[in-house]
Amino acid sequence: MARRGKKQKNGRTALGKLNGRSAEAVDYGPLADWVGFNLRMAQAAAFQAFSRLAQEVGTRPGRFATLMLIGRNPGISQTALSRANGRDKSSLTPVLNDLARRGLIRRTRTRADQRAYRLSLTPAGKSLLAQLVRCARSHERNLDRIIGAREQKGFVRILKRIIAEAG
Amino acid sequence: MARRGKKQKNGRTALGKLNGRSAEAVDYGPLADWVGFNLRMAQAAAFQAFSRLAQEVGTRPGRFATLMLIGRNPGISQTALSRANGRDKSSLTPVLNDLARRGLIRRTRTRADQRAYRLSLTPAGKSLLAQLVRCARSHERNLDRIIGAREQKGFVRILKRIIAEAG
DNA sequence: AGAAAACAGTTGGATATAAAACTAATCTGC
DNA sequence: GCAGATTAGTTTTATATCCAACTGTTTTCT
Repeated sequence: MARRGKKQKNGRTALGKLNGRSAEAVDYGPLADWVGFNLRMAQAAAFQAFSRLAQEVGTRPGRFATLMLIGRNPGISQTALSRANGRDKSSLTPVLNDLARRGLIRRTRTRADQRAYRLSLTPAGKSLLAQLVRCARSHERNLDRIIGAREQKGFVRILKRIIAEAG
Repeated sequence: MARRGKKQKNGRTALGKLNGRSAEAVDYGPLADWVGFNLRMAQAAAFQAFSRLAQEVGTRPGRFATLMLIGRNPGISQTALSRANGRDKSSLTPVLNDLARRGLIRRTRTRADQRAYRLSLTPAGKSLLAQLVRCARSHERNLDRIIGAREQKGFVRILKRIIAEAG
């Protein structure tokens, strides 16, 4: 996951050369300090770390959020779920098909609105969610350790501001 | 981008009900304060914001980092580039094919190592990169405004710790 | 030198995602 | 009450991404 040497003033790493460079001697230029790039890299790193933990249970971070949101909001519609999850509703169709096929969620039609599904977890889904919550707690402990208890709160607060204002 | 009401102690939003919920009244449960989830949502929000800016120029955030890294490190190999960019080398093949087809990068073979390409920007690539840097600067100014000048440095420092330690 | 290991890049199979076009149901305004 | 707009979900098309398997090249070890 792209570790780098200490950056110097101009963004060139200590060992950077024009060629014959090794993997550890890449010049990131202005990327080195840009929020967007570091956000992307950090998200990918955290995602991978969680994937490792969750793969014993057999799921990925995206699925986890989906299950959690359904579990917390039984009867939620696919569209509301997609908004809460920050992704397009069309992305959800195959995911929910798969979760339903595996017996983890239920999709019931309402007489009130014949268009919408009401989503809920089956007992199997609840049990998988519980396992994933345990994984996620361990993952969070690890992230909290990296961030540092003192800075953790402020860090999350900034993330939330970005979520609210950048979208 | 999934705005939410103020969360209460248990993670339930002020308006959350068992059904008839609106899009704005979703219970995020423990997700609400987990770093991983907020990191993913914030990254998606920043990504979308940059996409909007960059689409006039006709590129996406991933392409931008690729061009920047090639521009800063002429002669870099695909594998080194993929590591610097935090992606698998196989993801790069179609991207570089496309960039080459569009005349933005050059791939030259070396006699020293017949396996590796040496990547570099064409003049057109340099010019596109310059335009993208202008977009990115404006995007960064916006993010810095959201984060707040006082907290910006610490925020990026934490992201870098996550990149280094969570992968 | 020769065999085995490591490496650069590509390919193929899988998942995740978005955007736009589409179908069917519901709501709105008159 | 009906025409037009809106909404819920799916389908289609296009990217981006990973991983594992593969091809050809280079390096390493003996």
